[in-house]
Order: sequence, then structure tokens, then C-alpha cells
Amino acid sequence: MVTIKDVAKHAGVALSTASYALSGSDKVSPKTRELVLQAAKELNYQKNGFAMDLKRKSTKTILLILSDLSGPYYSELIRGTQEVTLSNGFDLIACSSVGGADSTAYKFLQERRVDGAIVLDPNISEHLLRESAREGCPIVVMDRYVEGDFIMNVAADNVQGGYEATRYLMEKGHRDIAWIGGPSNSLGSQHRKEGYLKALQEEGIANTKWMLVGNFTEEGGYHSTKVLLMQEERPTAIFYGNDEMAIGGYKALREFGLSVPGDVSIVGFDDIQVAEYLSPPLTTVRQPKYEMGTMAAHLVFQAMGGEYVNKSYKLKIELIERLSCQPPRLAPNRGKGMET
Amino acid sequence: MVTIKDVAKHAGVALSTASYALSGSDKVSPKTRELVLQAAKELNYQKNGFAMDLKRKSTKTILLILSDLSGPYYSELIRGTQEVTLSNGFDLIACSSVGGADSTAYKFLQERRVDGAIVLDPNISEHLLRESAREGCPIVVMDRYVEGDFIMNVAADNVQGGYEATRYLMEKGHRDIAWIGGPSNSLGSQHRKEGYLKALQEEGIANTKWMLVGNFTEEGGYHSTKVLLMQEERPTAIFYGNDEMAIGGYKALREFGLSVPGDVSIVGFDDIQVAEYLSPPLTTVRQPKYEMGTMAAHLVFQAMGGEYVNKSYKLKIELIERLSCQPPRLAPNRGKGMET
DNA sequence: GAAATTTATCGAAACGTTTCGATTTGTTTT
DNA sequence: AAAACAAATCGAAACGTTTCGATAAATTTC
Repeated sequence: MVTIKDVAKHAGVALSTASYALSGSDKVSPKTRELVLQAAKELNYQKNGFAMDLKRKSTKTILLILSDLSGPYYSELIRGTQEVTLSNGFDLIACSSVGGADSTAYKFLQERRVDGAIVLDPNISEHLLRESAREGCPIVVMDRYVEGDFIMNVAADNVQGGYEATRYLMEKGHRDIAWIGGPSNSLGSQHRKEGYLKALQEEGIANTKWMLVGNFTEEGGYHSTKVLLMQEERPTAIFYGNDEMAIGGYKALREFGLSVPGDVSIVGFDDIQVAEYLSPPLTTVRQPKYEMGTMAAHLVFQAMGGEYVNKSYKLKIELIERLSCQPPRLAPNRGKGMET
Repeated sequence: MVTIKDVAKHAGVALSTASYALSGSDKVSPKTRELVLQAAKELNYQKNGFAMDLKRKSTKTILLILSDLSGPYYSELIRGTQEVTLSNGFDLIACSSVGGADSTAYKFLQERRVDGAIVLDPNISEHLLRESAREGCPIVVMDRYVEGDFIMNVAADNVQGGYEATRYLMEKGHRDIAWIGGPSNSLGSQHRKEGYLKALQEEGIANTKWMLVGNFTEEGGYHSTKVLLMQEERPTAIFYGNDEMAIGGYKALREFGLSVPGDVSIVGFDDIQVAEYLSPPLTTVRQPKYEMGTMAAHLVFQAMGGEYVNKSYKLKIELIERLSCQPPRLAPNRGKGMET
């Protein structure tokens, strides 16, 4: 492999001079710079990035950890982090935690291969995060809450989102509103439910029988909805913990001969790409993904620069009104069986 | 920062012994190993990955270059590469070419930070590819064709795909089939068109007026379709260079009061996730993305191992039949204006 | 034109590992 | 108990850079 040493020799100059020339320092005279550059070109010299990082003690790259590199979920968020990272002159690489303890994520975090990280992944252990976060490598964790030095949190305000979606339905006249949530280890899902319950309580509604869990998949939403519909009393609206499950819900409702929004109103959560193409287009809640992305990246850089930053940020959420909701046709269940 | 030197000192042992102990060599006695491990834990030692790579002259990671980290397009493909990479004990990181010559992609390729690369990105220059590909870093380029040492190509057989989609329409009775393609710098789009023309020619059909270009976006498909529909004579079917454009086409057709597939049949290309949720669900052509991904990764490893491999691979494509096509209602245009 | 000053080049140390060959320690054989 | 051998530990070189302080060359000043 051709190294800077070879280039120097070929240009008839000292190794250090070659280094200066290649990095564009003005300590070197124009003609020798030309000489060195020429030699580098002739030998097809490619610098070894590690050696540089090793000496410089900085990598100028930040790592984005996703639970699944192939997930479509992150799109806007990634765009946000990427823009900020780039405009700070840093590089962004992404990897996943697939493979557990010998996943790429672990390796890069543990072996100090990056100067900062943004984690969008429930699988990375808090222990690893705390162990890896340090002065030279601040970490922003999204959609979960972990405490520690040089660890910051960014999340959408899921409580507010759940609350607003539920209020929206109530303002349309619904009182019998079911909740089909995500897995219980999802903090986001928990918070959405919290907001949902809060809205209900404010109106003195106590729902006990229409709360189910899916697993954030279309399949899960489908099954849970079927279970829900087989009960004696049916809600007039269903609030799903995410859009995928709402899609499953559409299917189940169709099978039961129920129309959306005629017979039951639906609201989802996330505003994934397909949401607007469903029939009817799905009313849902949108997280400010792009803003979350830029915020996360900014935090990393601020923490890197030693600036004092808050540990935890929550971003506001927005309701996207489409056509899957309307006032309840009639309210056969109202007031009946709703009090515990 | 705590280094292996500190660990060694703290354990009262030579630096080299500490290294052996930490890397689990059996040259070291059980008790000293324990001693060293203990010391490492106490000091919260984290190895420096670069230093290791530098010495070992290998990084054990391969790079996936995407034109846009946030695109949903690649999902299955990424999954394929990831699985193979992981099962070979390597790591996979992804980055994008956003930022041009000082993008992350350039930096990682040029600075030899990886042992192999898979490129899914029209923006990476052939020059850079040829410069960076070498014995220790084979490169697989997807959906385009570039020649060079240690460079291999993997693509779907777009010609075949274009051909089969067109034949499918012809077998339903269509003869007036329009083509709305992607940008002309897309090799894939060119090939699809080639297949389309081949199918037409076999039946002696020479289409000259119904060939337009979009830019692979919904917007582009919408506009091109409008242009198409404003012509005097209209086709009975439209074949789009990708699904996004077909979605735009749906919209334009609706605005013109034309129904799909009643008035005009549509076939897309790619089978993106939303395709099956459109109304009507879109008949389209699916590339074997997962297989393309695994194949690309396997090629990298084979080339790395010095195995001889072919330079270029094409994978078969599959038609996904949904509900956006039916025989033409009547054939007012048939035979008229079709001969040049 | 010699002294002083600037500019250009150089040599060597350092970054944190791995790994080779040498040395020391411990165990077996005679 | 000395000789022979194996096992454990050590010291030092190497990987390819950057960068500091020292030297050499070119330029200015008097």
C-alpha cells in the first residue's frame, strides 16, 4: 500500500513536508507542494483515515443508530440530522443494532470510533450508553428516557399527542373511544395512552373495557380490533397507538361490515407515508420528525463544544386531519356501561 | 483517556500482556487475565478501534452508500446486505453522498476506512470508484454499470421487466401503450424503456407519440400524464418508469374524469410499499431487492477472498398483478395513427 | 557583504494498538 | 539436583499519520 512515506520519497522531500503539502498548509512553498501533489497523483496515494484520526484524536463523524437500517420510519428525522451534521463539517454514518452485543452499533460505540451518537433504538442498553457517553462523545437518545453524563434526550410530546387526538374525537361528539396501544415496553406508546386517559378523565369518562394492546404491526392491529369488535358493546371511535395498527384496524372493520368513518371513527399515530393514500385517508398525529432530527444533531454539537444544555427536550405534536373521523351516527352506548 | 497502557500499569503487568489478556489469547495465564480484565473494568477502559485497525490493516467493516440515507426505497435490499455482512462477521455502516466531494461517502472511500463497499447511488463518480476499489476493498455497484478492477455490478434485469410489463398489457389486448419514463441519466429507466420498445416491435407496433419523461417523482408523473392526456389521441394503457410516477398518473387521470382501469390501464415499476394500498391497487413490477442485496454482499466477500467472480450480474424480475389493468373497453385508436 | 530575520524543510516523537522474538519463570525429566 | 523443556511474561518495533522544535536556505536589513 502506498503511504505518505512513499509519496515523500518519490517527490524527493521529507515525510513531514509531504504531510504539510497534502494537508494544504502554507508552510510549504508552492513549487514543492506541486511536486508532492504530483507524486501523490502518480502513485495514486490515498490517505489512511485511521492513522489520521489516531493522531488527531478526533474522528469528525457522528453515528446514527437505528434499530433497523431498512425501516422507512425515520426518513425525515434522518434528513434533519444529516443536514445539521454536514453543515457542521462532520460526517454522519448509520448503523443498526442487529446482532446484539456484537452488532455494529456496539462496536462503534465501544471502540470510540465516533465523536458523538444519536440513538433511535430501544435495543441499545442503558449500560452501554452510559459507558460510552463521555466528553468526546455525547449521545442523544430519542424516544426514550435515559439519564447519565453526556446523555441527552429528545422526544415528541406523546402525552400531548394522545391528549389532542382524544380531544379531537370528543369534540366531534365521541365518548366511547377505544385505545389500541403498542407494546408495553414502548415509552412512546405509554405516553400516548397517558394523554388519552387524561382527556377522558377530564370529561369524567372512565373507560375500562376498551383498552387493548397490539404490537405496533398491521397484523397486531387487525387482531386486536377483531377482539374489540367481538365484544357486546362497541365504541364509536378507535384511537390506535400507531398507523400500522390502524391499517390492520381498517381491514378488521371492513370484515365486520363496518364503515369508516360512518360506523366508527379512526385516528392513528405517526402519519406514515401510506396514511394519506388509505381509503378513507387516515386522520392521524404527526411527530415533528425533521425538527427532532435537527434538534438532536444540534444538541450533540453543543455538548461537544462544552456548552451547557438541558438534558431533556420534548417537541410539540400536530394533528393531521383527514377523512377517517366524523361525529358518531347515533350514540347507543352513551352513558351505559361507561362508569366503573 | 484511559489506554491499554494504563490498564497494564494498574494491573502491574506489561503492556503486551495486557493486550493478550484483553483479546482473549491463551498465551496468558488465567489469573493474570482476570487481573487485567478487572483493571480494565475498574478504569472503564474502552479500546481505541482505529489504533487496532491501523495495526491489523483491516477494518472488518463494509460501507453501504446510498444517494439518500432517508429514502424508503432500499428497505429489503439493505436487509439482504446486512444479513450477509453480519453472518460473515463484518460490520455494515451506511452513509450518503449528500455533500458531493466532501460527503461522507467520499471521505470513507478515499481514506480507506472500509474493507469493501456497496454502492446504490448514481452520484458517486466512476473516477472515485475506480480510484478506491482495490485488493483490500472491492466494490459492488448496483443499478448501473461501471467497469474496473475490483469493481462488480449487480442489477435487476430491467429490460426483461419492461418487456414483461408491456407484454402483459398487450396480452390483455392493449396496443396503444404509452411510456412515461424516468430521467435519461437513469440506466434502469433506459433499460425498462428498451424492454418496452422490444415488446412493441415484436408485434409490429411503432409508438412515436406516447413517450414522455418524468423525473421519477409523483409530481413528474402527474405533469407528464396531463401532457399525455391533452393530446388528441389517447392511449388505452400507460406504463410508468416507476411507481411514484404512476401515483401522480392516478391523480391526473382522476382530474380528467378517467377511471383506472376502466378507461385506461396502468402498470408501474418497483412495487413500493404504498402500491398495494392505492385504489385500485397498482399492478407493477418487483425487483428482487432482497436477493440483490445478498448477492452484492456475497460478491464483496468473494472478491475479498481473492475468488474469481464474474464482473456483472443481472437478476430476474417479477410482475405483481393487482387491479389496475383490464382489457381496453373499446379500441377507438387501434390501427389509426399507429404506423409511422 | 556580514548580520539579522524570515521562510522552507527536516527529523523525531507521539497517537494506541498488535505481535514477534527474547527472556524469565515454572514444570517435568533424568 | 541439574538439565531440558514448556508456559508465561516482557520489551520493542511497527502501523501511517500529524506536529513540534530544530536546522537549513533564502531573503532582507544595515
